[in-house]
Amino acid sequence: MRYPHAEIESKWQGFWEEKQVYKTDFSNIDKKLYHLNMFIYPSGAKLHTGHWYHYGPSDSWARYKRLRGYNVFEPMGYDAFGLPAENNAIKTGIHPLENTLQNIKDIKVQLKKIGCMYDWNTELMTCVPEYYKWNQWLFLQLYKKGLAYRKKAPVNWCPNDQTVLANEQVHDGKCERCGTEVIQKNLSQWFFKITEYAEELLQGLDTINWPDKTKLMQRNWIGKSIGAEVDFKVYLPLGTVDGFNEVIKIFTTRPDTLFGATYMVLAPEHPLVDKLTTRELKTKVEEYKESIKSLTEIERTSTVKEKTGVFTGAFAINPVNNKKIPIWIADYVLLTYGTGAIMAVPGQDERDWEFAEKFNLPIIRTVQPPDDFTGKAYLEDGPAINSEFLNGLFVEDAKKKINHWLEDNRIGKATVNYRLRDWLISRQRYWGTPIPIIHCEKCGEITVSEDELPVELPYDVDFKLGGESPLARNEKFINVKCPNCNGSAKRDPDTMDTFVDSSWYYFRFLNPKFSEGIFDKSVSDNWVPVDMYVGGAEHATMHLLYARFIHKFLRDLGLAKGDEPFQTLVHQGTITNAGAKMSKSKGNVVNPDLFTSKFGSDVFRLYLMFMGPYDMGGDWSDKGISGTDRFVNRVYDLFNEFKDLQNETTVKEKYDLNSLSDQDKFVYRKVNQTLHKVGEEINHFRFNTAIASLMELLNNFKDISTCSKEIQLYALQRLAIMVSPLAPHLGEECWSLLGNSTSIFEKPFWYQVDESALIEDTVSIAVQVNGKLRATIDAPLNSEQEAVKKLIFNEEKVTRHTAEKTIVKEIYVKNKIYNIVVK
RNA sequence: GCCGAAGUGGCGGAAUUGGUAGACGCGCUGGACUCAAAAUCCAGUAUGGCUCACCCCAUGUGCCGGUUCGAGUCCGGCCUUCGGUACCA
Repeated sequence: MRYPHAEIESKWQGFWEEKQVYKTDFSNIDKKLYHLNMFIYPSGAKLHTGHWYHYGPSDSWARYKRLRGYNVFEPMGYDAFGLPAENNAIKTGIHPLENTLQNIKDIKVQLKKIGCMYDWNTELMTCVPEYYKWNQWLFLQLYKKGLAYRKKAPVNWCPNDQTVLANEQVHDGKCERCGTEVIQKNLSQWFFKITEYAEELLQGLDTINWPDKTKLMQRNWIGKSIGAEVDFKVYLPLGTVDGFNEVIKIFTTRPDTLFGATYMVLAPEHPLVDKLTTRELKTKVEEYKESIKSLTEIERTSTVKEKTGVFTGAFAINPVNNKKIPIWIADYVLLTYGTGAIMAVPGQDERDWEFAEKFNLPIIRTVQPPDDFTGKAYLEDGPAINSEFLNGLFVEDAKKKINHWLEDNRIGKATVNYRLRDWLISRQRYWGTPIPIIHCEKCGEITVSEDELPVELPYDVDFKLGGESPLARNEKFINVKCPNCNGSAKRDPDTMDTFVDSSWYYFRFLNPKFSEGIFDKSVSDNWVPVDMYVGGAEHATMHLLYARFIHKFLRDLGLAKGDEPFQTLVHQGTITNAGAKMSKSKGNVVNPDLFTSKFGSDVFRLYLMFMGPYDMGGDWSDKGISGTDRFVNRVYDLFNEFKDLQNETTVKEKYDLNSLSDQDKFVYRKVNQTLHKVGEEINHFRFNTAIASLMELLNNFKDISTCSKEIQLYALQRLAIMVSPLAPHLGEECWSLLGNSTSIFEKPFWYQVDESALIEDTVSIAVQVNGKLRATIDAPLNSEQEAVKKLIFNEEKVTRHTAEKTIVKEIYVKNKIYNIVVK
């Protein structure tokens, strides 16, 4: 009989919903397990195969944990603000709110079809005032602590989206979302001071169970480097105006090479450049700065590009030897890193060497390279040379000594620098959380008071592109009385990056209707951190870093207990189609409905899991789905064959192997071996091998009709339970076919493995001659070498290769291998 | 360039601490059932050689070399693909 998937799925989904099987009891915290999936962005493209691949297997893991006695909380919600809804509005005229709500409605229907254990009582969306009010509250807390601030900064501007993009959102100089070439623009922007937590964000990585790859990416992103800051005085020729006492501060990781600094380089945008440049070179410098401006960030920072730069005419004094060194500007020095100025030490830096060679600047080695060294700049360790009081010291010691010297002479100090930059949260867009700030000409920046929150996003706006942002153009919204002086003032026209929404949503899930605070601390104290977090690796340096930062901030406010939000992290792999990531714009989205309508949800879920390792993903192909379809049908047929078996016989928890017939023993062993294996595999997200071992077990049930009824029942009960996390509807149906009136997930349990049944009586031992397999023999378990030896030298296959040769050595590994070495 | 991951049959992929390479599935071939087809079931399926009949022999986990009784697994040197990053001083 064909497995009637549509009927069975709606039956069990209806049952789970009606009985509220997946409603979480938050008061039961003994074996609490917060299982979170990155929530979904409700786009018009609806659910595609990639979403299924993320949510289906992840739910199977959670179901397994539930069967093992955990009180699992698995929520789902919508990351509902963001650019695409607004872009869609610009294109179609449909309001982002209407559009988003409709998408959510559609997506929810699709989500339910997967058959996950989502607790729909805690569903949330970020685009409603009840949620985004707390973004604003969070903003105010950050503001109070000086961790939210505004500054003018060159930002990435997408001319198409008319919005600012974070560095992380620019790929290959193009807008991550629409692919338009990004240009630079100077705007007043809001930032969150994530850099304040740089060190802790780095240290905390050692305490969490995340993929090494992801931790490494965060480490690199934070980019800690230890070095020193050194002040270089600007050289004042005779006759220069007195009072010009500028100092150029540089950052270096190699203070030990200070004696080799033969010139300086400032970033072209460095504020001192205009002051320093001599009259004769003004035009040249201006020309250079202009030429840089037209370059995109990518062209400018390309490593293959030849070095460019110009001399400013000014000189600085190297503080260690009072030598006069020229000051240049060059685009390979970035204003945004360190101090925007470097001392150039061509002897020990490849970039400086290249630059020095091109512009004929002097090169002094300050570390002695080995005799056979043939390269240019020498970056390795060695004794210092040409460095007076540092001479002879190796790099580490030289660094220590020069740092002391710098501090003693008040010229500089040891310091630590991070690559991490502050989090730019402003978006000149409509569809997001309004920033709760009022700008008054008299009083300046005024915060909206907490009891005035939320600052509601107005519905009626002109969200057409161009010029000012939609909120800035909305008179009703933007014009407001100053809370301080009651004069006319304006609201901040920006909205927040949606990563703000997702930086704390896991707290909110625990009680999304809570109105007395950002979240219900009485629940979150027991349920945060998230025990298992599953989501895409593309968030490694954005969402996952921001969320850690905000968690630490909330902890400092006394709202969270631990230091980290996500204890264990797993990335599902990416499913590509024809080698490319699935996206609506590429038109290569695979619609799961095609398969679920034909095969059913469980078959599709099984197939996605069976394709390969979960964290690897892979290129989509529907070849092979018939394999899991056959499996499901065979299982279903088997249970129909033994329908109501529970009414015919009773079964024990455990059987003595010696009391069983050969066939019973065989099945009993295979069942227990599989039970052991399947649990282990699911626990480690290895669904493909879990399913393979279930298929193997099913193959071993070929002659199950010759088993005793007891063992038949023993086997089928366990099969139903093992199937249920992976194919939940099928599992429930099989369980009920046996004659059960309860649901597996309503009264979850897992069978104990009979350890004594894991071991076989006989083992097959590989016999090798000189490492080559010549025969395999069966021997009783744990046979001694002498006994095995007798067996193998009776084998013609073996003696053929040992005859007329000298046996040099024999190696026996119990139950595994017998290797004879001959000459 | 740097950092990271991965290269195994026609295909997706298995393989504890080094110990029988190719589990499981797809596909394919042959057979059973059928008037026929689909579905299902049974058997076979790494490559080459021998009379593929049965044994058997040789080769084989990206390439070259090494360690070892024994290497997909460990070591050294490459090649290719995919991710991350882009002069970070």
